[in-house]
Amino acid sequence: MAARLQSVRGTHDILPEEARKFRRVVETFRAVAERYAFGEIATPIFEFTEVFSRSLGEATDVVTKEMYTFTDRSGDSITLRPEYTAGIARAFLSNGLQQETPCRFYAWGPMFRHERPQKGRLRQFHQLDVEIIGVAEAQADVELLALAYDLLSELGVADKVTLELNTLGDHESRARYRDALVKYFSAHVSTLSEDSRARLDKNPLRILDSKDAGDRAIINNAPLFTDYLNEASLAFFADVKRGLEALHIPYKVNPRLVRGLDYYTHTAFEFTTEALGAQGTVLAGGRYDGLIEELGGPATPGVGWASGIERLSMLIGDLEPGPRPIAVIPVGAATQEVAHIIAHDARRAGHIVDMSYRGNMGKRLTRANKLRARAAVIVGEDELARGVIVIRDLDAGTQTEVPRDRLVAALDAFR
RNA sequence: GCGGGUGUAGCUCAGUUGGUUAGAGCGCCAGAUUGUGGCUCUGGAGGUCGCCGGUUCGAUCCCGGUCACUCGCCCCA
Repeated sequence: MAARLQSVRGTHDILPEEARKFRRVVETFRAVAERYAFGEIATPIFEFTEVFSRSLGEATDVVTKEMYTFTDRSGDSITLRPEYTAGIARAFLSNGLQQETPCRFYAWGPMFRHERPQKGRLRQFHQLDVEIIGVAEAQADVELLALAYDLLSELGVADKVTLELNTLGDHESRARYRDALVKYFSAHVSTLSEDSRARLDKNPLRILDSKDAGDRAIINNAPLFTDYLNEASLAFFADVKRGLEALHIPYKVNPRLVRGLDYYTHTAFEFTTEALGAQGTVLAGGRYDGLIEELGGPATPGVGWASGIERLSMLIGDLEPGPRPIAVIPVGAATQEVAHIIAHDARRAGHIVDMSYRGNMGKRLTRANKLRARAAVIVGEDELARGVIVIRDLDAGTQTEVPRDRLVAALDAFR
């Protein structure tokens, strides 16, 4: 039976050129996170299904229609992780890290959501993630935002994104506001759009962000969140804003910015861009003070964000070309072994060396050219008999002979 | 999950108002130049016209379904 020779919908292969951009994103992230004294954590790409369904909220889209869930051979329900935070919170509890708070983690890896693919939206995609667990103070939110801003700056995309900021208040404020919204929108239910009517049950805050023109008119007169925030919530939000201003991190308060996942409280933020079509969010996160308790642990505050590596890669544009190799070209069967030794020595000396496997010199030079080789080391029988090797400068088109024992040193000129 | 668009060579795309041998550029291979690349010239290979079915004497073209990509919605990184 012939296999279907295509990758599964919404998945794709990362070829070397794309992989360089991917790696640039991850390496920059790593460097910045380490500078903020975060430690790397790697959690499994699958968890027991309850880890996600319990923490994300049973009614959320992610849980109800987007998870890759299967029963394994032991009969357990397993889910490929659709996001990072739940798994990291679980790891925090599993490993007894309550003793060691605050914990500052960074991580990156694949995520899985069964959604309809679009540009910047895949079924297997990759995220960067940072979390601070065990800090209730707003400084943690500010530090995380600063980390994000540094990352985006170092990737050269800070000028393409806007930090949108909002607060969802603490549980009490949010619950009161939610009730007020439900009451208000229920009075207008007949004129609400179909989508928003569904949101009234599932996530009434979402209605505020509706794109429907009819909804907009109703929303304009809806109760304001600021009127329902208690003093503690207002103070917390003020601290976050003041902290950002002290660090000169530009932001825009967006009162319509809300969250689909249940566990968020207080700070919610997104770095958005116009450059990616409908998938404008490049990095997003917030505070989740209720999550760990929801999972069955002690009440523990947390903040974090995640960022889509593929989306960042699309934003950073083309990379400058990488380092250029040196091509080692044996001429004649008798020179094969010497050529291999030369390549080996040059590599051990830190040179990037390509050796093709077949073809005459013309073919091998053509290949060297395609690889953007800086120089070719041509190992010929005649020269070998005289104890010399030819180095050809592929940019200048000139070549010189150097004694065999000084070859590797001579290559330093072509680094 | 819902709605629109697209699918022809490795890549980017022409084309056929249904007719017998489907084209270009780039790329690839070979030769001019058998121990010297890039440039040039000459030649060549490469296609189930996404897949399955229907209509038709005949379908790459029309119709239906399906798969994939893409744009928007929902939601989200």
